[in-house]
Order: sequence, then structure tokens, then C-alpha cells
Amino acid sequence: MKGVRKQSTALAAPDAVLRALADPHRRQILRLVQHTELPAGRIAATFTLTQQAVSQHIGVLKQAGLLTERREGTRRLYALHHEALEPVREVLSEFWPDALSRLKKAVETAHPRPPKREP
Amino acid sequence: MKGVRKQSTALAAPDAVLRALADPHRRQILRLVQHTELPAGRIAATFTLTQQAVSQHIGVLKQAGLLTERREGTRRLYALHHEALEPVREVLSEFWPDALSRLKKAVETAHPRPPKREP
DNA sequence: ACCGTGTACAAGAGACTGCTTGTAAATATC
DNA sequence: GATATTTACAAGCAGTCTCTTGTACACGGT
Repeated sequence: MKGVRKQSTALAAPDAVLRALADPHRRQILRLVQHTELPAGRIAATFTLTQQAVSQHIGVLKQAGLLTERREGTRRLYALHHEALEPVREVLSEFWPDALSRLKKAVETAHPRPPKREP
Repeated sequence: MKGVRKQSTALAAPDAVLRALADPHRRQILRLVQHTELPAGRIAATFTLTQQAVSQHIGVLKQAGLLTERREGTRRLYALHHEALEPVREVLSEFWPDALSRLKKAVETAHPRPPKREP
């Protein structure tokens, strides 16, 4: 068994992540950096907002754990840190009586071992 | 509610749902009505907030489409409308396409449910 | 050292949020 | 009709959010 360790305490509360995502500008930023990392300036250039405003949005996303930052010279390169979306997945699976989450619950309460495996 | 959206544009669907969910009191309300419908008074009775404050939270959730309302005499019965979580699923699958398969993996390994703490 | 570029920090304006108290509307009961 | 119950509406206050302008800091090139 692999020890999968969660450091959820280091991650932001669900509030921070959900609120960070509840803004179209910020979702657009995440869209820009979800596949490539980008310097703040190039992100800001795609908006009609000022550079400072975009920097502040980046700050919110960073604080929610949704962005990783890498410094390269004077530039700061940002990329999506998708694992920070974990609280969103939790909220979704808690409130959506999906087939999948029902299955999960059934497995937890009934069998310690999976009945199926992939061919 | 007092903040009527007069001058700003109406909240887009993902915004309203994500913002509604970004509050612990409101998530608690959803938790209460996710399996049974409840009258507003019984919901309010579980909080230390005033009845009016809870009514306002209910209004936010209702406007986000997360609650259905059914009138029975003087009571109003609320229940979770889980399909309103669709925008959340979209956000999750856009930024973390692997999230659902990870949930499946969690099922297969019989991962125990993490403890949840809310105020 | 100087200057230009890239970026964040600082402070303030205006709108919004979440809460409170006060009140009104709708339904039920007498 | 009168009264109680249940709930939402209204207004106001303090704190927070998003944006702006102005500025400072860090690095790289000349």
C-alpha cells in the first residue's frame, strides 16, 4: 500500500478556492496557464484591466493555492496547480448524489476491497 | 435581500453557484436539506444567526438555483437542487479533467472519507 | 553606475457582503 | 374579525472586494 499523504491543512480552506474561482477574470487566468506556464506580464496583456489589477487577481489565486510561481530573472512564471481543486471535488461529491459518489459510499461502508479490476 | 443587482451585470451562472458555495453557513444549509426538505424555520433554528440572516442565505442559494422552494401553508420547504451544481462540475472538468477518474480510483482503493470541519 | 523592463506593494474610491434590528405580508386558529 | 405563527422585506452598519493611480523594488543590458 502506498502512503498517500494529504497535507490539506497547508492548502487553503474550501472558501478560498471557491471564492477565487467565482470570478470570471480569475477563471480566465487559470485557463491561460492550465497548459503552459506564463509570465505575469503576458497574462496581464490579455486583459483590459491594468497590470496591477491582474497582479492582484494572481495574488488571490496564488493564496488559494491554485497557482504555482517560478521566478526567472525579473519575470514570474505562473502555472495552474490543479490539485488545489480538491476542495471543489469534495463539495461536488458531497452534494451531488452522483452514481459515482454513491458507489464510493457503498464501497466505504460495505467492502474494504474492490470487486472489480480492469482487463 | 438588499443588494439588488442594479448597476452591475447579472451574475453569470458559474459565478453565482461558486460564490453561493463559498460560504460555510450556506454549505451547512445545503447539508441540512440534501436528503430531506425542511422549512426555513427549522433550518434557521440550527444556527446561532438570526432567522433573517438565515433567510438571506437561503435567498442567495435559491437565486443560484441550488434550492427548490415548495410552499405549504405558511411554511416554505426547501431542498437541495443538485443539478444546479452542473457549473461546478464543468469548472472542475475544465481545470482538472482527471478529478473524476481520481474519484473512481478512490473508490477502487476504498479510501476512507476525510473528516470535515465546518464552523 | 545608469537606465529600461517586469512585477509587486500601497493607498484610496466605490460597490458589495453579511449581519443586525424593525416591520410587513400571508396563512392558520380561535 | 382578532391573534399567533411563519417567513420575507427594508434599512443601516462595518468589513471586504475589485479596481484605479502612484510608487518601489529587483534584475538585465549597455
